[in-house]
Amino acid sequence: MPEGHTIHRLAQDYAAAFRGTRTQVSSPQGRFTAAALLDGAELTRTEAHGKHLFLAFRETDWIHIHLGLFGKVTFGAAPAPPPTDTVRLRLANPTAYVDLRGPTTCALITPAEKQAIHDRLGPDPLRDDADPEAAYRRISRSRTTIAALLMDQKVIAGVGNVYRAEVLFRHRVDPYRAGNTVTPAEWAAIWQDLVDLMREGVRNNRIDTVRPEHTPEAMGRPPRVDDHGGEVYVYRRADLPCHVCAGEIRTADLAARNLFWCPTCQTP
DNA sequence: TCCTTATGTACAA
DNA sequence: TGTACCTAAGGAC
Repeated sequence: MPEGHTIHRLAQDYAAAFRGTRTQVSSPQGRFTAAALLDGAELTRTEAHGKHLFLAFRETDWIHIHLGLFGKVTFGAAPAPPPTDTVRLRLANPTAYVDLRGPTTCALITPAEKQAIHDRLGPDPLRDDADPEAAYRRISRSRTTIAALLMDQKVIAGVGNVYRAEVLFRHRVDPYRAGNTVTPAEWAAIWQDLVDLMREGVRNNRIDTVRPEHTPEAMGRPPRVDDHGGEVYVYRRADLPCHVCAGEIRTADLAARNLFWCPTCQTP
């Protein structure tokens, strides 16, 4: 479930289980060849920026992890079971273990390489150092659709396909509007909403976007949690009735990703 | 058992 | 714009 909230939650969870402890580092699958260099070192810090996760050993040895579409992380209590052959990275100490499978990236990087990653990412609603104006400067000058801009990690870091669809619905913004038609007030509201929604996502480790007045209980419909684990307005609800207007939710391809929106509630 | 699908990104043409 | 890549679950047969 890798959008930004997942990665920030993982940074917290890795730190809670391993920070300050000498940690066994291994790559049962064998593709993270730097594991041997880190084995037995102390995990000192963890950090997230957008969908990128960073784990520090001995202050300056950083593991850079990106889950991509398929990456998954599993935590458990010691003793760790024998790893399966798809485990790219296992950390273990006397009390806990964690397995990483299927990431796009798992590599040992230098502080300079880490800085280069931060430099190419846009502001992250979950980071204290985020500057929403930096995102708006790019959005307000672009003829690209707001739906595509929200997915561009150089513009804003951490928003994925679920938050993209949901935040546009919550602000009644048509996904095909060009970035340069989004007003400063609209952007301020969207940004603040992302901060709130994604913080809640970190807390609960899932995405919920439905306002209290539109919950199943409030609307007299049966409670239902969508496949991805949260209650949402439009994501993966194609052809189902809109929670607000009862019209059909639509879906389309946009830049090779599935877009979902309500054509009635989200007006051009 | 095979096929499809997925909350992502990078690179080639 | 298309394609490659990493994994696992669910559904069709």
